[in-house]
Amino acid sequence: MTKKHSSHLTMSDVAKKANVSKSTVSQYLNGRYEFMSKKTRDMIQRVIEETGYSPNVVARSLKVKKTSTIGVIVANILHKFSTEIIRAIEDACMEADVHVIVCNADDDPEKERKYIKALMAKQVDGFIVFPTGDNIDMYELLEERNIPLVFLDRIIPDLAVNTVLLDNFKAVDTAVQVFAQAGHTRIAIVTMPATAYVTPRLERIEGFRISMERYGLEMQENHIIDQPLDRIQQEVTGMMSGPAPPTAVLAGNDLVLLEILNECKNSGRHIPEDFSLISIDDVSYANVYQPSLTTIKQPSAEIGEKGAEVLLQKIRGEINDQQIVRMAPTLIARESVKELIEEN
Amino acid sequence: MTKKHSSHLTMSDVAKKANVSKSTVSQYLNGRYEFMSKKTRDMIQRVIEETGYSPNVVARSLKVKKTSTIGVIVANILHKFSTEIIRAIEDACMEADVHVIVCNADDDPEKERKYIKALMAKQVDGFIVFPTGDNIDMYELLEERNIPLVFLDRIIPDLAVNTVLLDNFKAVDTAVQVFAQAGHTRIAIVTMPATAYVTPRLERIEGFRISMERYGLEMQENHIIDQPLDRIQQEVTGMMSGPAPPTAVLAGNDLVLLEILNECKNSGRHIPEDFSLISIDDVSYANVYQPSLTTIKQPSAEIGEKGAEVLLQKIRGEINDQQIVRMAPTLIARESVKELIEEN
DNA sequence: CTGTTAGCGCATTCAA
DNA sequence: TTGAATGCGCTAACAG
Repeated sequence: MTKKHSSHLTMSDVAKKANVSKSTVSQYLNGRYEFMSKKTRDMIQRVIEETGYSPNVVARSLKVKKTSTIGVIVANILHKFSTEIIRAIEDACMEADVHVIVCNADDDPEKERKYIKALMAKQVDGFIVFPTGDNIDMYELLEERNIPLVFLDRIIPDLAVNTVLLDNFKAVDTAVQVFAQAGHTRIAIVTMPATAYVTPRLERIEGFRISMERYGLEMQENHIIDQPLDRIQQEVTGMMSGPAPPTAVLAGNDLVLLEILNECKNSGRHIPEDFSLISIDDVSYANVYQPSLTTIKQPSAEIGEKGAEVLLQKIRGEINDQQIVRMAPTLIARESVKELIEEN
Repeated sequence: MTKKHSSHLTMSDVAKKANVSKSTVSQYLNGRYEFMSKKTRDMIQRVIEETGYSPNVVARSLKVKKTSTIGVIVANILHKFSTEIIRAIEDACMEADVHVIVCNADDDPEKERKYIKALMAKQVDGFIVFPTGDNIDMYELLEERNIPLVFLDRIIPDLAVNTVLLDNFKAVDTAVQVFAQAGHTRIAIVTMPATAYVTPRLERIEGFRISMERYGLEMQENHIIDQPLDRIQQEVTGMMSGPAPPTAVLAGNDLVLLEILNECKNSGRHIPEDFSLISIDDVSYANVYQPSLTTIKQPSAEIGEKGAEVLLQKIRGEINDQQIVRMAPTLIARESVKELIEEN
């Protein structure tokens, strides 16, 4: 009757049981043992162990104005890229004893907006977001209120926000180089629509132009396909049956890759006999596919880790810059690129 | 100079600006307009809009003893199964305006334990966990403190906790039935080690025995492989080169499937000529693989949705049972199962 | 219809 | 070395 329900155990209860005052318990909890007798210290510890007391983080947060929680808003949680990054963020944050609230914007600016608002109300200490780009005012609001913010994967122009992303130029360049060295001259790139703010698509296409020129290859405009997923198969079919079709194709991401492979299956095309293929994103089945697929692996874990690191530093007030960090990809050479016999 | 920094805007500030008292603003925010003049109501609304005020959820949580946040602890966030479930949980929770903190236990009981403690301190309203099984005391503690808890994917025996998982028996039975109807009699199953608490593996093997008997097929003990991932390839090779090798193989999950496909590639075996194959888990490349792969798709989204629904109901005190819900899988028939010519 | 009051559980001066 | 007092921002009676 006298014993409170254990879930409502509070600091006062512990203090009472240990015959000390609340503040002493508080000091104990925060490791300020300096001015505390060994005796009271042990006493408090014993009571805490016996009761299984643990301090109420909500109350603490209210007091110290810090929740030790960050919000992560991913564009689409179903992408392996996202989950790998989330995992890395989690790991980094666990080290720092901060929690992560993951929100899935589902590529929907409205959802993103809603989540940013909700997380602000929840007083998160900072944000990591894969920005849709359609909520500039929200991003600005965060900056204005001095809430630390880091963007991942996408750059929002004209906004001075720390950003970590793949070095898309390098990724494309690596692929083009591999193709060029294997003797290919007619190279195509297939991506999803390069709409504003979707940096990876934008940069991969831009990088493609640059790299083609660098390796002295002539680019054909119709060898750049940027279409919605459900149109990619027919576009590829069209390109392949046109004049001077490409002998090498660069798939812009894992989803595009799947469409290309589907097209092959449906049209009876074979890799690498009919065309060589490299994909950005190292898919799980890259090894077992026949032929195994040469890929450009994104450093997802590193991107997540770096992003978390930058955010945590900003939260601690250790940095104050607005760098854009580009992480290098890795080429995983397998069997989907064929050496072309020189025709001279 | 008189204007406070916007991020510190509080209810009192709003009240002051609107010439009303705090409690009136509070009422407004909680939608209790009944006893409020249209005038004050409009006034408050205007001030809120102008200032961009949003209430501090932390303070509110402290007061109402409810955080509108649940904790989700997944065994391993890298599994597609997990991310699909997380996404479904998210969606369901967003509807109910509750937030989700996702933690990745990484199949490590220690991490699981740490997360449960941390989330309890954070006063989450409930838990959804893919239990490792090694923290029974923690699960019991949650029950004891009346913190709503739902298990996903794995059953912890002797613990009366609501659980939602795949109907593993049905999944296996579907596969065996397909094989049997195609004329196969020598069928094998390959899974990861069936250690305690890992319900899917346990039930899939048990179900395999049951189904084989149901379809009048004789089971060979050496046609059950339950080994760590890195041993699966050699075990399969061994089984296939032994006497009376299976003509059909059931892969216990996506990871096992990858190992089996790798084995095929390395040993030059072909599907479905050398053996037929069905996998539990519908992988992204099922269609593009040659031949396309027949799979048993887990209802991940439904499992997540149902789990969230049950938890939210428990939180609201609407239910008080301890059901185990098994969700039915779906057969996706493709080309990796070969009809065997009758040999009579 | 609106304002006053009294905490929620904790951290933090400031005295003792 | 410890304790009493104060307030974080909000809700919820209860008065008015």
